[in-house]
Amino acid sequence: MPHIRTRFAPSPTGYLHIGGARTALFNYLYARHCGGKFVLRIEDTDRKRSTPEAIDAILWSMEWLQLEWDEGPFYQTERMDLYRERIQALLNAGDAYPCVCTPETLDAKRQAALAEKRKPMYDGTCRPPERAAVPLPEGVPYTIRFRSPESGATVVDDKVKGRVEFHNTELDDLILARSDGSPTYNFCVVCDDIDMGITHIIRGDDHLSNTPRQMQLYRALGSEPPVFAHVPLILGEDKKRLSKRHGATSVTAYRDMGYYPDALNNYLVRLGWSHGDQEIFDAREMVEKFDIDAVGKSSAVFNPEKLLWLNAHYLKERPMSRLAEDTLPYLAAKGYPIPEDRSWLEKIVETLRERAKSLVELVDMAHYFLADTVEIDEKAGRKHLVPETRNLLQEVSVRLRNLADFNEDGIEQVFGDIVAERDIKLGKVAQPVRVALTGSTVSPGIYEVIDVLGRGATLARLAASIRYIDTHSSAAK
RNA sequence: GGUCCCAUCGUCUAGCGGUUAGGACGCUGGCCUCUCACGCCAGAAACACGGGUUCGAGUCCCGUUGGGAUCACCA
Repeated sequence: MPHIRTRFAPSPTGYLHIGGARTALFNYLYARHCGGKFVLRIEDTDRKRSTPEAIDAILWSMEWLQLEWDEGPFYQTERMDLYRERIQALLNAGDAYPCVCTPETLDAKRQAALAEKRKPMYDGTCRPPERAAVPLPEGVPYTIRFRSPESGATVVDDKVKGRVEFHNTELDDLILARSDGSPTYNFCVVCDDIDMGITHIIRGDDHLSNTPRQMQLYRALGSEPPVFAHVPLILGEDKKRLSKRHGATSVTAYRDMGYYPDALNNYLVRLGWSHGDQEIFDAREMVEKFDIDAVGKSSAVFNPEKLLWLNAHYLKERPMSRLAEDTLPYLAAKGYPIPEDRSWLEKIVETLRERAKSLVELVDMAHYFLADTVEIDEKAGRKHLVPETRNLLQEVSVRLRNLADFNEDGIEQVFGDIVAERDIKLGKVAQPVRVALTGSTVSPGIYEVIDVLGRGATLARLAASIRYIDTHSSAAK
């Protein structure tokens, strides 16, 4: 295949959302898979809605997802000369003409059509009878319209949808340039895609209906249309197009919630695309195996739970030292001091990684390691920190104080001895200790917890739990 | 409403005329076990409906129904 070129062309009117990210991913993967180029273009012709913040967010998100572009970012606002030149060419050839209809009359006609249940279309008031250049009006505002074929059909040979035929009578003369002279989206895209040599356009299928017009534009501009691949949209749980009201949809939100870019990419690539029964794809495998042929035709519902599962998977796969480092920003976000002893952090993280599905969850679970004191969960305290366990906690405390080798093996020995001597189940002693040390009935293995906490903190908390028993039992009387 | 697209477990999907319709998430049960989680094992769960074509349709065709997209001087 000769020099494949794909592109991602977001409009910076908001953050990069899940759907956009998948489109970008598909374009990126396809380019890489084919050994082609991936270009990034910012479609900012709508100056009113485009913001620098949105541009930053999009670029940041692309980088975070490691969707490296080879060329760009190009900005349409910097390419006005190109559009002007092309419009002039179309005007000269008679493929475009000025239209002096006002927005008001157009709107009135549209309303009337809708009221009569007719399809609202431009009625061709200003369209010249012949395909020939006409003089531009003076003294009145005008738009430039494309003179589209009035008969026949335009067929899109789509790589995912197959052959889709549109009757040209369904297509009216679209506006190429607004009355202020600025070019419109459908026109800019085509100019840019021609100019940038884009060979494959992979985008959401909400653009499918734009495609025949764009193809006509290609031809009027003297170019052959590229290959189109319209991928189905991602839907929310209510089967409606995914949007903000479905909850977290921006890439940055997932970063904030402690997700890995690998997990998000993996989830997204499997939405609408598959490779047999395979679920897990690392970055290299995605590039190797991705192909448009295997992209499905039907839309997919976004399922946060599967994404979470995938994230847990990547969390577990992560090398320990990297994982510990990954938690740093989340620790900071929660206001925890960054532990100076990195190996201690690693020990904490190691006990929690199997239990957490996201970095945020992991950091939350680490609270009893990171805070100076624990808060005893009321229900847990009532059940396990009672006079009957006071003696047991005391015993554990004494033995841990005297333990020569304070490590997991030694700690296990202590518990083993107590259990054997008293002939009780391990749970009888482990649970009260767990509540004393973590404030909760749920935690990693008790030996690990003690080991990570260290002798000092363990003894302090055990002592505190005994005071807790004393105050609570006397208060109960 | 017009045009276009789509249709396998709740969800993501495999299937490309002959399968006990497979996998994954989630769910349920069990095992493991100091709690939780991980892990392991097991289970419930789908071809939207109706016509054709064919010896034989989840697979091909048509219709119905349902869902979605789109109809701007937005992108």
